Amino acid sequence: MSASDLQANITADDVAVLAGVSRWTVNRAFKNNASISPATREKVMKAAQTLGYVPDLRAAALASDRSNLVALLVDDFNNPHKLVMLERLTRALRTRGWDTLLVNTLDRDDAGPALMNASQRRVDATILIGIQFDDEVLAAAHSARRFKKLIIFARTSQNPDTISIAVDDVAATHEIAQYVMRRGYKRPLYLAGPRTVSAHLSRKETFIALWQEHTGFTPDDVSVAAYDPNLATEIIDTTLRPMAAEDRPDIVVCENDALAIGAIDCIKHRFGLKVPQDIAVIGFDDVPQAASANYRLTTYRQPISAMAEYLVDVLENSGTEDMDKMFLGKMVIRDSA
Amino acid sequence: MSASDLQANITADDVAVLAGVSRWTVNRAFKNNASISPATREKVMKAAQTLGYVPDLRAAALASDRSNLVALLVDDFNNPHKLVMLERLTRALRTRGWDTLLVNTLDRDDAGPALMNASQRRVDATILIGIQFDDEVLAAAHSARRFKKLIIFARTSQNPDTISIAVDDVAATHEIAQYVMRRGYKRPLYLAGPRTVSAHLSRKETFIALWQEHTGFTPDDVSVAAYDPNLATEIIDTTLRPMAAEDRPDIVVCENDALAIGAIDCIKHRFGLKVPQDIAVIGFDDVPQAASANYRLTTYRQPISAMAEYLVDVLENSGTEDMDKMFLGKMVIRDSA
DNA sequence: ACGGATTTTGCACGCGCGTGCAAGAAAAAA
DNA sequence: TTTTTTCTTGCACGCGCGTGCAAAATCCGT
Repeated sequence: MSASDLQANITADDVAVLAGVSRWTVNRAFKNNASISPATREKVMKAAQTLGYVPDLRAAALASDRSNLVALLVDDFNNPHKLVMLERLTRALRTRGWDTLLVNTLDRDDAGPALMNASQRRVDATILIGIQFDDEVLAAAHSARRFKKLIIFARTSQNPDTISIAVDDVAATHEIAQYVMRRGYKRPLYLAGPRTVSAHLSRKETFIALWQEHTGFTPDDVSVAAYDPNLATEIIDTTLRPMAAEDRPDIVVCENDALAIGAIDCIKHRFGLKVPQDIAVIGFDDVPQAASANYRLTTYRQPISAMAEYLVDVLENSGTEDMDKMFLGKMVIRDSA
Repeated sequence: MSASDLQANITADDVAVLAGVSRWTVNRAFKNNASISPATREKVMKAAQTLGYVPDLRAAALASDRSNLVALLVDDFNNPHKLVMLERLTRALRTRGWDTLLVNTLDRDDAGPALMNASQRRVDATILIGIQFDDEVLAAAHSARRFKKLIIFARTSQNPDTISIAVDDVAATHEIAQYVMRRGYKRPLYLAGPRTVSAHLSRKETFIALWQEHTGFTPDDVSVAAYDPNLATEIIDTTLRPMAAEDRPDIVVCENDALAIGAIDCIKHRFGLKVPQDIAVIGFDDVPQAASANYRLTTYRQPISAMAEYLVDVLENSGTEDMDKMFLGKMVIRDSA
C-alpha cells in the first residue's frame, strides 16, 4: 500500500506534479475555452485520469461566485405533469452544463425555509414550479436580495422582480373556449385547482369571462384543493351527485389534465356515464396518460421542451432586460371532447 | 444609497462586526450543537437578520469536507412511481437536513458522465434509482474511489461496495404468486420490464420458478423496453392479438404498476375485455393511480417512506458495517385480480 | 471574596480553485 | 538570424467557513 492510496482527496496540485506543470495549468485543462496547448492538455488529462482526479466544483463556485447550480422548488408531487417538467428541465439544464438542486417544499408554510435552503447553497438561480409561491413570498425572497434570478416556470406571475416562463393562458383558454363552443356544448362546468393569491387572470376567470361574453350565460365552477386526480374524482362526485340528469353539465373543462383524468374516472365509474357522449371532458398539459387508450383526452399541450431551453437561455444571459416570455401551445384533439 | 447596499455578499464577518462578536461566534450561532450562550446567539441572529445573512454552505462544505448533499441519479421518468419516490426521498432528506442534487441520466450511455457530474460536486453520497446502472458501471464508479457512499434505492444489487435499500423481491413475489394461485388463476402471463444485466433473481425469474414448482407448468412472459404504460399497452396488444380466446392468459402478472396500467388499458380498450373477469391484472408499487376508480389495481405496496428514512439513517451512519437492508411491503387487494 | 470547575469566546491555518496580469516560449515576420 | 507578434504558462491573493485548542469569562461552593 503506497502513500498515494491513503490520500483521500486528489487535488489539482497532485495532478500538476505528475504532469510536470503548474496547478493552474491543470485547472485550465478542464476549462472549456481556456488558452492551453492541445499537447499539455492531453498530458494533464492523462495524469488526471491515472489519479482519478476531477475538479472540485465547490471550490470553483466559492472562488468564482458562479455555481452553475440552480434550485428547483417543487411543491406539488401529485400532478403527473410534474414528472414531465422535471425530466425536461433537468435534461435541458444538464445538457448545457447546469446542475439541479431539487427542493421539496414540504407544506404550505415551507416556501420561505425552502427558498432559504436554496440561498444557502448560493445557487445561480431559483426556479419555482408550483402553486404555493404567492406574491408575498416572492417579494420577501427578492427583498432579501438573496437570489440572482428568480424564475417562475409554467406559471405566470405579476411580480416584477421575477422572470416568468409560461404558456399564454389567455390565448390558450381562448382556443379551448372556441373549440368547446364550436362543438356545440352548452353547459360547461369549469374544474379549477387550488386558488392562488395571484390577482391575474387565471384560466378559469378567462374561460368564464369568454363564455359569458359569447353566450350571456355564466358557467358553474368548482375548485379542487390540489392538482390530484383522486381528489378531482371526489369533487366531481359531490358536485354531480345532487344534480338531476338534465341539469348536469355536458362538458367539464379542466384547468389541467390531472383534474381531467380524475373527472373522467368519476364520470365513467361513479356514474356509469360515457365520455364524451354523456359528459365530455377537456384538459390542459397533455400528460403521457392523456394519450392512453383509456382516456384519449382532448387537451392543450404546452411546449415544455422549448420553455426549458429558453430557461437555460435566461440563465446564460447576464443582461438586465425583461426576460419574461409567453409561449403558445397547441390543442391536441382526441376523443374525450 | 449607502455602501452596504452595494455589498454583494454578506459574510459572517459583517454580522460579527454588527453583533460585536468574532466571526467564529457568528458561525457557531448557526450551528446546531455548538457551545454558545443563548444570549449571544440571539444577538447574532438578530444582526444576521437585519443584514440578511445566511451561512454559505459551499464554503462550509469545502472547509469541512461534508456537504450534506446527496446526488439522486434518475434514468426513468416514464414510470409514475418515480414521482412518488422523488417526493418521499426529498422529503425525508430535507426534513433531516440533507439537500438533493437531481441528476437526469439522459440516455443509456450517460451513466458514467452522470456519476462524474455528481462526483464533481463532492456529494456525500450518490443514490441510484433506476435501471441503467449495471454492475459494470457501479464497479467503475467505485474503483475510482470517488464516492463515499453508493446507494441503490428500491432495487437490489449484488455489488459488494454498494448499499442496497429495497423490498425483498423474493418474499414479495412469493406472496403475489400465492395469491394468484389461491384465487385459482391457471394461465398467468408475466409482463416484465427491461432486462438488466444483473444476474440476481428478479421478480420475473422468481415468479416463474415458483409457478413451475407448484404447478409443473411454465408461464409465458414478455418484456417491455421501458417501464412505460403506453409501451406496455402495445406489447400486450401484439402478444394477445394472435391468440385464440381460449389460449389467452387469465391473469397478467406485472413487474410493476406502470406496466399493469398499460396492460389494463389494452385489455379493456383494445380487446373490449373485462378486468378481472376475462383477464385479471396484478401490479407492483401501488402508485397513486392504482387506487383510482378506473384501475382499482391489486398490487404490492413498497414501504417507500420507511425506506427513505432508513436511507437517511445510512447517510448519518459513519460506521463501516454492511448497511444493505431488505424491507417487506404488503399486498393491496383491489378489484383487478 | 477566592480558588477551581465549567462554559464561552477568539484565533491560526487550511479547504481547492479563479482572477488578472506578467513572464516565458513559440511562431511569424523581417 | 533578429525582431515582433501571438500563444502558453506561472503566480499572489482571496473566496467564506471549520477544526482544534487556548484564553477569557462565568459559575459554584465555601
